[in-house]
Amino acid sequence: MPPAQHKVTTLQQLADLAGVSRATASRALSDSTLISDKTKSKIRSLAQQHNYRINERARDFRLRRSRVISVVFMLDNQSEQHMSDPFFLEMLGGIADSLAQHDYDLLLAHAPIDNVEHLHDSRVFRHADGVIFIGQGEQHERLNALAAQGRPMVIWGSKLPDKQYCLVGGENEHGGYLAASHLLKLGRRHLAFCGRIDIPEVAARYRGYQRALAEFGIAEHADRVLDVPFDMRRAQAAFCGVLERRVRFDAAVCASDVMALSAIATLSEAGMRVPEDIAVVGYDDIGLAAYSRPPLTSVRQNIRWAGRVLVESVLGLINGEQVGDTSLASTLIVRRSCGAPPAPPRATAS
Amino acid sequence: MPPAQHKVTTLQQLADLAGVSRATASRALSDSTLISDKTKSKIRSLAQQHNYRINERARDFRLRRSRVISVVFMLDNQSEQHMSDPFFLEMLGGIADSLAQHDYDLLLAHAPIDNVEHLHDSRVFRHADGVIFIGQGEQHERLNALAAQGRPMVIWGSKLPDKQYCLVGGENEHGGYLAASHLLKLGRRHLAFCGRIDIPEVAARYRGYQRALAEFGIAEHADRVLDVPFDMRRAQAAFCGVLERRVRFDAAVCASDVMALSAIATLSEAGMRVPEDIAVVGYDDIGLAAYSRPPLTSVRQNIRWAGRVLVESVLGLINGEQVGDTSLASTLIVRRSCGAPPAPPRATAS
DNA sequence: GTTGTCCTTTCAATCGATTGCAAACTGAGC
DNA sequence: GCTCAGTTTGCAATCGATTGAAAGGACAAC
Repeated sequence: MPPAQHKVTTLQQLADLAGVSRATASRALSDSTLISDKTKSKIRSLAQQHNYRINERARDFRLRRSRVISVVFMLDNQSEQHMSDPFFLEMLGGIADSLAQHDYDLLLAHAPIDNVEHLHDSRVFRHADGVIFIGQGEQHERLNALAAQGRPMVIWGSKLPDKQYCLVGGENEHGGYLAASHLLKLGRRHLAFCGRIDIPEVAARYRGYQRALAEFGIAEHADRVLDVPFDMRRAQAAFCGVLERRVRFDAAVCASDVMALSAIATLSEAGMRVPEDIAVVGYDDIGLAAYSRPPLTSVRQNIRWAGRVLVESVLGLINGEQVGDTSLASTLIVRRSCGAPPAPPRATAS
Repeated sequence: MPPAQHKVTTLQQLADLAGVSRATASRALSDSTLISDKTKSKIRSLAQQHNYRINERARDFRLRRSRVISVVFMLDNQSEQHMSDPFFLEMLGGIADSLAQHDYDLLLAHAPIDNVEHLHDSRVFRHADGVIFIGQGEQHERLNALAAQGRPMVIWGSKLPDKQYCLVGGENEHGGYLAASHLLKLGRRHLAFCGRIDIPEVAARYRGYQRALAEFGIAEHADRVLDVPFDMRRAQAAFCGVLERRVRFDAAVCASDVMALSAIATLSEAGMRVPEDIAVVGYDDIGLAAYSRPPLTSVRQNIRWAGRVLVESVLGLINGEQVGDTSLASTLIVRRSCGAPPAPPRATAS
């Protein structure tokens, strides 16, 4: 029966209870070799009995660390509602899980950021041991400058020349290629691309798209490149514009599923049939993609794994390790929105 | 020209620079009345010049607080991918914004939680000054027990008898009523309800649904109540089952948009026309609702405002204030999925 | 010159841990 | 009994701030 004394909350109290000094108690709990097994087990069991838990904040303070990683979503400062993309939530979930496994906390920053260098002495950096950026936005140089200051940071994005920071990213070029060549193989010849090419990841997808076109000997049309940020309304507006201008196209590669779903809605609203008249391919394979009408063909990236890699990379940097870049595979998930044959009914939960 | 000495990082260094004691510097920066204006401004400008920033972790440690709020998503431990619902991201965004405004950090916990009482001495509570729970799950009693321990905590959910905790929630009963009565007004007579009634929020929506049916003098069919968690696949399976069993219905009220979108997909896959044969209403009005085919009618709650209220409530509790419950309005957004007349084209960004 | 008052400033303890170094203990060997 | 080496343990400084109590300084009145 544990004595029901006043609650043991500090190391000093535990030490007093064991009749040793604070130093000994500290060492016993951290399994130092300096402490004899007898003392160690005595202190350990006492700690257990009294349900003592170390004050991690105090320890972190002493050790001059925070065990917090900031996650910054590089939102476009033009499109506000960007953050509602399920892709982000999936990514955040993966990161949060991994961090929890390593006993780290997560600090979320998602306000639009016009200049990442300003983050340098903001809470994002001050309160965290490291930072994960989701997306490069259009701030490649500034990210370089930040990284040059030696802060542990990892970026989810696409490889750029002169990159100084640690990068984790999908095979965007390959993904774009997969999407376009799939449409081309199905016989489509007038492809459109929808996405903001200023964003490095999108640019890479676009390069893959171009490569596929070239392989099929098809010339590009500037008309058919829609400069649209990750935003449903903008995508809608862009497709409305294209239709109004009577640009001819029979397929579209979109830089995200949310964009693609918006496109499908807009096109069918305008009387086009998807995929018969216009086939659409998205990117990310969000959960809803399978449940759209028609179900959306999409390029899948393993986002949860991406989250894990991001976390492990930034923790590696914190520990002073040399951390290289990582590239994650992209695969095409074929569904009907691109004119593929209907899939068999999905297995349902038993 | 500021002297480019070694960087000023501690209060002691700043104090030395100003030729005063650490105590004076501390008081000057926190605008204590004990300090003369002359000294105050001297120290202030020196701090500015040398770009001194207080170590907030140290201060928080001294003041025995963390300036962190935990956000716990009460995921169903049965359905795993629950977290991908855009509703959560919207909520999280609102909370994160509000917390940032108050200079608080956010700690995210989203692993499925089988027993919230176990959180009591987990990092969720130990590392945070307060906790926000999103949803009650089926753990009303345990939440009561936790709240009884005096931890500052606020729950997003629905009012239950014997509730001991501080609650913020939508008008779920009213929302359910709005959804059902709208369908009834459009002439539908065979309504179905889709959602897990064990979840308090869903139960309230169901009560509103029942009230609407009663007002129209329509009897309920147990057949037409689908017990489905917030999960796309389960929703699909449930609707498949209903169709197989040839249950007759011409409209469905779903407990979330994600569920509704899954339902629409499943129904049209099975050859039903939406909304002609079966009208569907969702809940939450997520961004994609407007871009589904047909666009989804839904009950909207102001999630971002909800986030703000949650934050302000929990901060109030932390400050020892008496904080009451809050109820947020629900409004029906009518789109074509329920058989309403087609909406005029949405305004597009200029 | 002394005293008293009021306004400033400093002293030093404190929050709860970690850790280098010194001190104490243990036991073997002589 | 003494020395010495090898283990264990304790002392005290430290991380970077806040704050109650005490000290210091300026000035007026006697």
